Formats: sequence, structure tokens, C-alpha cells
Amino acid sequence: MSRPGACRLFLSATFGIPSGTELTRQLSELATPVTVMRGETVETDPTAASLAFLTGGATKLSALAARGRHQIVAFHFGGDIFSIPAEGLHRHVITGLRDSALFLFPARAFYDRAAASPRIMRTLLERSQTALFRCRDKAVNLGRKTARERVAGFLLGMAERLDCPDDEPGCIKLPMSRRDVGESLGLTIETVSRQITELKEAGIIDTRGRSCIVLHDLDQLAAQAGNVEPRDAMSGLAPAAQRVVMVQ
Amino acid sequence: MSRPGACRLFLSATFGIPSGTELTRQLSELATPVTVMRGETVETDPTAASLAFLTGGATKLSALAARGRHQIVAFHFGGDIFSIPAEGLHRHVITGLRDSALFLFPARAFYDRAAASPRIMRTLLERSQTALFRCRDKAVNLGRKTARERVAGFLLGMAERLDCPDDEPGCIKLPMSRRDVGESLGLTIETVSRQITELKEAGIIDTRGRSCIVLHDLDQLAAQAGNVEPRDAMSGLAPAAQRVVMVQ
DNA sequence: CGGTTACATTGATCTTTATCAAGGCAGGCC
DNA sequence: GGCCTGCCTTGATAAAGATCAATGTAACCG
Repeated sequence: MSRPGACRLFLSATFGIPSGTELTRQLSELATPVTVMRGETVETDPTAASLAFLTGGATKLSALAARGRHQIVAFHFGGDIFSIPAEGLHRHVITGLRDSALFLFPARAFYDRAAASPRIMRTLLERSQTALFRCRDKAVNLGRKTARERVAGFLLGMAERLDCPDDEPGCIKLPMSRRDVGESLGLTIETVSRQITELKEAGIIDTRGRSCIVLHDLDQLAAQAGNVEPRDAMSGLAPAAQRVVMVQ
Repeated sequence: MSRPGACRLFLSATFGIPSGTELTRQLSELATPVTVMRGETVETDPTAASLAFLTGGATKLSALAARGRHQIVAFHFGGDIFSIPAEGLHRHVITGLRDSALFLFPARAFYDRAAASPRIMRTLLERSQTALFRCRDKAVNLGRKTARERVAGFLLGMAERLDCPDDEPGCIKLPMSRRDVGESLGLTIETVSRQITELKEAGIIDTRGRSCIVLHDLDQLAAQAGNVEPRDAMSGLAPAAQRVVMVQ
């Protein structure tokens, strides 16, 4: 996937622009093709933000805190675009969950050149917003949810992003280990395991081997996830709070 | 701040473009001016993402989970641009910390029109990335940090964003209550209070009344925040992990 | 196909933070 | 300026999840 021209094809497919243009040539000049095998990690430029285009495979992006603690900040799958910050409060590293291929760009230079194409800027902006909204939901999970809710929500989220393989309906094949799930949910591996066992005992899910999980009852799983209830979540606000409801 | 023309001036100042253009006119047509008094909340269109331009004041953006739980996802101050998602897993509401004024836009329509200006798109993209990076750091704090670390990190972050008032150096006047701090850090009000007391007893900070905090020793506060240590945080990775260090 | 190894599960105990319950104090208002 | 209200602090107890430790098992490999 790192032969010359591959990057231009990928840019073209991602943004819906012709691949033969001067712009795609200029952009692909900035690319560093990287392959990451399962378990390998990639560190990007610590002095500036990078942009990653994952052409195939699956990766995790984790942040490192003091005392060797890791927090997985996002999982990415083939076709995803994501950004890696310069080293600030936490260092970020990309790790392969399976063998993966990606292109790395210096973010600033990429934006400088891409500014010429409204279509590219629009796509980048929308993907960035999606990442932000996902990250906010993660913050809610980490800050306010029980272990049960986090695990149930995680399974639902993965069911949306991973396509159910082969025959078995409602079955997802998790590409990450229990440790990864824990590091994503702010839980220990043991707690994740216990929660999965309990969901299994409740008949809501089932496991097939180590990495396959069958979701029997999506509704019940959603109920376990503790997300906002349809309409009445405003209770709990300060009583004096007024509400100005905007509908645009 | 909601007289006609105010929006165009704000757009012009924010993006560094002339205010008399057709584009600023078209964009300002989409604006809904809103004032939020202290403690009041604003809900945006639940069916589509909104874009908010905070012209003055200070607000919090919180997400609502089941059982009346609130997680503050971000604080915003005058000049900030931020986006509010359509109602997904969690509902989001804006609440005034002080009396505030903002313009609300339907995000999609705003992007459609702003696409004509690379400068606007670039600014929106960079602000979105900053918000994402902040949110990721928050996720690390919520998922992997102790109460002490979260409170120390919070004070440091606020010291950067709030400008130290009047005379007292290293003094910040928090515009939010202890409850808000707790809802931002995934802690109870009591735990926040205890941590502040302990930091005070350690001589690292001091309090002046209810909302002023004097930061005596930024270095020691940073040490308490448990962010990544300069160079050796890779220990703790799987031993087989290889590293491909990219420097661009 | 059986042995090996890393990953996952299960169990017992401990720690951190939430929860419950009083006080204390700051700041607003007459 | 003193009262009053709401916010903050402090203390005692409980619960959720972490940690420590051992066992089980899937998947890889010869």
C-alpha cells in the first residue's frame, strides 16, 4: 500500500476528488507511509500535530500519563482520518491492533495546501467534529458511568463501527484484547471480565472464544448503558434554572 | 450585543475578514442571538449539530446521562467557538456561569456558506482540533487519574485560560462553583473540597474567599497533576512492542 | 494432536472515593 | 451591620472497583 501513487488514490477516494490533479500530487508529497504490525507502536513528531490516514487495519491511539498509566483515547479502522497532538500534557502513541498501513502528514503543512479545496476542508472539519463528539461521549462514560454501563456502551459502540462478520447475526469480533478494552474504559482487565461475565449470565450477550461476542438483545444492552433517557433528564438541574429552548 | 450588525462584526474579528462582505452578511443571516443569564440553560436543536459563538461571559457545556447525572464536557469563555452535537447518546445543554451572550448557528448551513472562505474553514478546523485535544486530555484525567491529580490539573488548566485579575500574582478567580468543578472532573463536591484543603495544607495553593485561588507553586502543582513525565513513559508497554519513531 | 504460553476468568481483600450527615462561613439583602 | 441563605467544609460510614493471587482456557506451534 506504500507504492508511489497509493497515497494519491487514497486521497482521491477519501475526499471524492480526482487523483490526477496538482493538489493531490502536492499533498501526497507530504506523506510518510508507515506500516505498523500488530503490537508495534508509532510515535509522531512531538513538536507538532500530525494527521494520520489509516488505509487498512485497526489501531489504537493512547495517551501516556505518569506512573506508566495508559488511556486509550480512540480506536481507528481502515478509512479513518485522525489527528495526533504535539506532546502537551500527555504523549500520544499509535499502536497496531492488527497489521495496519497508514500515511502520516504534518498537520499544518497539510492544511496549508488543502485550504485550496473546500471539499477537503469540509471533510476534515466534519471528521474532526465526529471525533470530538465521540470523545465527549467517552468523557461522560469515564466521568459518570459505572463499570457495567461503560462495558455495555462499549459493546454497542463497537457493534456500530465493526461490521458483523460472516453468518452469525449480532456477532462482533473485537480486534482488541481485554486489556485494551480496560484501557479504553478506565477499568482494570479484571473488572471488564467480570462485567462481561455478568452480562452473559443475564442472557444479554454471549461469548464465542476469546474475541467474538454475540449481542442477543440490543435494547437491553442499551438499557444497561445508562445513556440519556428519552425525555425527562432535566430533573436534577438547579431549581432556579430557566430554560431557553432553541429550535432552528 | 444582539443589535443588528453585531454578529457581522464578531465574525469579522474572529476570522480576520472584512465585515462588509456578502459572506459575512450571508452568515450572519443564519445567527440566532441568545443571552444566557447566570444559571440559565439553553438547549439547541436536538435534531442537528449547532455552532455557538460566545461573544462574552462564561458558560459550561454539559452532557446528561441516565439517573440525572451531569458531566461537564467543556467550559467556554468570551471569544470561544464551540459545537453542540445533535442528541445522540447524551443530551447537551449550555449553561451560563455568568451573564453571557452568544450566537447560535445551524452547523451544516454555516459550513455550506463558509466553505467559500478558506480562512474561515481553517480557523474552524483548528479550533475543533484544539477542542478535541482538550477533550482527550480530559478523558485521560477522568479515566486514569486520582482525585488529587484531577484537581491539580484542573487548577493549572484554568490558570492558563483565565487571566489573573488585578494585582495578586498567580491568583485565579474561578467563575464556577465547587459543584461545577466536580461535574467537570467526575468527582463529588466533597472530594473536590477535600483535595483543595489538602493542597492548601501542603502550602501549594491558598484560597481567598469562595472563588479565588492563589497558586503559590506552579511546579509543585504540575508535579501533583500526574501528566506524562519528560522522557521514559514508554516503560509499561508490552515488551515485544517495537517502536517506529517518526520525526517529520 | 498434544504441549505451551499468553490471555482471560474467578476469588479474596484492600483502597479510594461516594454517600450520608452535620456544621461553618461567605456574601447578599434588608 | 446583622441576619439569612446557599455554598462549602469536615467527619463517619459504605460501596464500587483496584489490587493481589491463583486457576482456567483458547489459540498457536511444533
